[in-house]
Amino acid sequence: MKSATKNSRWGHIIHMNSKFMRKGELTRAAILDMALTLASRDGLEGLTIGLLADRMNMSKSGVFAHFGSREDLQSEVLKLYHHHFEQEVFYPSLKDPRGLPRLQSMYGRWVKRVSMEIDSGCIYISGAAEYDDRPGLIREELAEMVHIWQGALLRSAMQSIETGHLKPDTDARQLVFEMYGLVLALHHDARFLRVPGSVARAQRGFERMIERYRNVPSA
Amino acid sequence: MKSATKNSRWGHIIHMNSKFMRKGELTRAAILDMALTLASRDGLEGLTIGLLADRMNMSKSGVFAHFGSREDLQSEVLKLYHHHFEQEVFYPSLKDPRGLPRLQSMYGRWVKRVSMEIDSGCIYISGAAEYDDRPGLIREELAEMVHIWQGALLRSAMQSIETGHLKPDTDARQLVFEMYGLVLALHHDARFLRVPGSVARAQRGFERMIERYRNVPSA
DNA sequence: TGGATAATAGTACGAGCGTTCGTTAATTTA
DNA sequence: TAAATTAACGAACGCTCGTACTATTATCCA
Repeated sequence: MKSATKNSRWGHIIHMNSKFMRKGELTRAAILDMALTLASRDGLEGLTIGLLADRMNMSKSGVFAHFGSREDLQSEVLKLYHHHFEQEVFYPSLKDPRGLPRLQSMYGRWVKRVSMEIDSGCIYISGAAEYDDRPGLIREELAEMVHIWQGALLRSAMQSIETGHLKPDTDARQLVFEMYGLVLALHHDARFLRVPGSVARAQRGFERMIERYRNVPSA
Repeated sequence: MKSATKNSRWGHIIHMNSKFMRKGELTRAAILDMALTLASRDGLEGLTIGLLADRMNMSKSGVFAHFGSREDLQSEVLKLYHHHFEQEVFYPSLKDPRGLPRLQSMYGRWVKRVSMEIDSGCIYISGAAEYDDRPGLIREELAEMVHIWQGALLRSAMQSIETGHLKPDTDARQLVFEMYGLVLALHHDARFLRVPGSVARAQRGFERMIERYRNVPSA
């Protein structure tokens, strides 16, 4: 069983077949997996090589040798997260019909992922808070990924207008803004305040919002 | 001119009259002010005594002596922020009439404050991301403050229903959830992505949301 | 299987962290 | 003004961080 996936944006190729991987590559992949877990909990900035080495039962230098620097490690973790996000949220939604169904599918999978991340956190969201005043490579890469995702949402929203599912005068950017806000509120209430039922609130909010933008053909 | 304000929740009294303050208290207040500035930019967790001392042109130990520990310092900064927030957002809104006008006033002042904080950040929001997986005193205090603020919003929303400004079947908690989402989206887009016009989006989103909940008396 | 190469461990360094302590300088009080 | 109290400093502690080296294994390929 061979699985090779190409990350189109960054051109990385993620192989996951141990038979054709040298030991180093395998270890590196395992380290990145653990690093993603840790970064999801403590944030990219809270990710330390020492703790990572501990969790991997390796020496600090052994872990470090796989990456040129800590920033490189953070960058790789970010790309891995992006990859997962694309695989679990974006690509599956492309199977749904253009327009509102696809937009709803994207939102649904997004909420599902964020709500499953209640105990681990969404790096797009926690990263936005961490890097809003911290210039550098990571901030730029993160901002680009969020931009890509918002662009995908925007495209789907505009298609929903074209297909006539939403009112012709709908402000698609405004819709995406409000959509993003609902997920941020979900992340906030569920993860920080630990309020139960936040997922239902996010879903209900989306339905109400769409109801406002929906095209109701005059009878 | 004497100004003494009592912070009812934590029982602290903040005096700001240098004539009746001993030098130490004055320095301490100045340190806290600077600490609030730094924490607004780098987060409460990013606040270090070394940098703070630098900015104050003081020694680390000189700064440290005013607080028993770093956690104490963070706690005091948090209380100071809460105080400012109450003074600038909550209390002035109490002058507006109960119901929707007051709710709108609260939202307006909140947005205004967050948008003015674009270069410095809202500690309630950045703190939520920092402490969602970091147990301890600061997390508890922060969560309580956010809870208080959401409670105030909720009360005002319920009053808006009682006064007949909003539909009787309005889910006030849902309304507060969506409101909070709009401000989170504002914070995200304006501060992290640096998208211009985010304030207008947040205001427009609120108006559209209220429109949905507004009570339209049947003619 | 042997030699080249890759992977990991070990050690050390300099910087920054919060914190403690003893001392001096400044301020308040009597 | 003298004594008592407070404020601030400077040095050092133990710790953790990322990173740079060297040495020792383990793995791969001819």
